[in-house]
Amino acid sequence: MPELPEVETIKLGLTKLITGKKILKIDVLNLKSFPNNKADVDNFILGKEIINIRRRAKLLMIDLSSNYSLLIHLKMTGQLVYVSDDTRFGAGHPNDSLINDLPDRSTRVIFELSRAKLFFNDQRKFGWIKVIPTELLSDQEYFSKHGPEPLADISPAVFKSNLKKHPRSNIKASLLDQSVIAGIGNIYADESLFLSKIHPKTLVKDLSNQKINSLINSIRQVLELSISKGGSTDRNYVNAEGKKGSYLEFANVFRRENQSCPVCHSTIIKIRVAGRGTHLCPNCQKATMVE
DNA sequence: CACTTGACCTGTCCGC
DNA sequence: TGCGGACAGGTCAAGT
Repeated sequence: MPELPEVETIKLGLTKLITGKKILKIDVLNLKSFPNNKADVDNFILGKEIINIRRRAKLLMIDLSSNYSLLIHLKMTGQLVYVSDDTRFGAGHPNDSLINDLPDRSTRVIFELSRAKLFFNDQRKFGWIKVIPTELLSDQEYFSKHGPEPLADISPAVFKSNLKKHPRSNIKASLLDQSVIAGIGNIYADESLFLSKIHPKTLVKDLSNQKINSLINSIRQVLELSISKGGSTDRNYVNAEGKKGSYLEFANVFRRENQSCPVCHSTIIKIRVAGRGTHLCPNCQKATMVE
């Protein structure tokens, strides 16, 4: 599930909610979700203060006062939901919601903070939380295989040269390749390609410089809009307060097969590209590019 | 080598 | 209603 805008939204929420708090206790309900040894947890996590929360690509980092960090990947269905003792309501309360029902059957790890809990929920169990020394989580170390951040100033030149390393790959697969550009997943790949009028199966070598420049702008536009809407909720995603994101109301093609294209009113189709469900307007995004 | 497919899991939806 | 199969936002290893 979570792509860059969703992870960024969670980061912003957690920063506000848990910075300065101490981790008092950890309940691991599914070992695969928290594959760490007891000594590391006892020595570097328990009793330590949360001093900073960061995001790189789709990964989240919670830095602690011990100079260790929790590195988190939410994969498809991961959630990090904060519930303060003060925000729980009685059954039937008008603000009664998801947060009242936690833990539930998808809860994998529970972090106990002072007067609050942080729930790591993950229906499909693909996600994980690892204990890592903070100094290893620099771009040089841990993220050497990741491409540039789309919203950082340096991205266009690096993005272009990374793209050209896989000239015979189709552009959709390249956008999903985290070593080319970081943080894009299926939703934002489809939406960016639509805005730039590029067919997802177009080979990278067949893209003009002009199209690549346009694509960079589209990626930024789409990601910024989504962050401003709190991300996309297709099924599972919620932010740190258990609330859904509304970006999909503004999406042009994603999950809109059989609806009409907002630009030309042709019928939007869904095909399979790079093994993934892919949405496009067959009229705006021609299979054969004519520059 | 470069690129594509299957596996990891659970849940839901659709067609018979 | 029941049941099998396809599919779901990510990422690797294995396969072609």
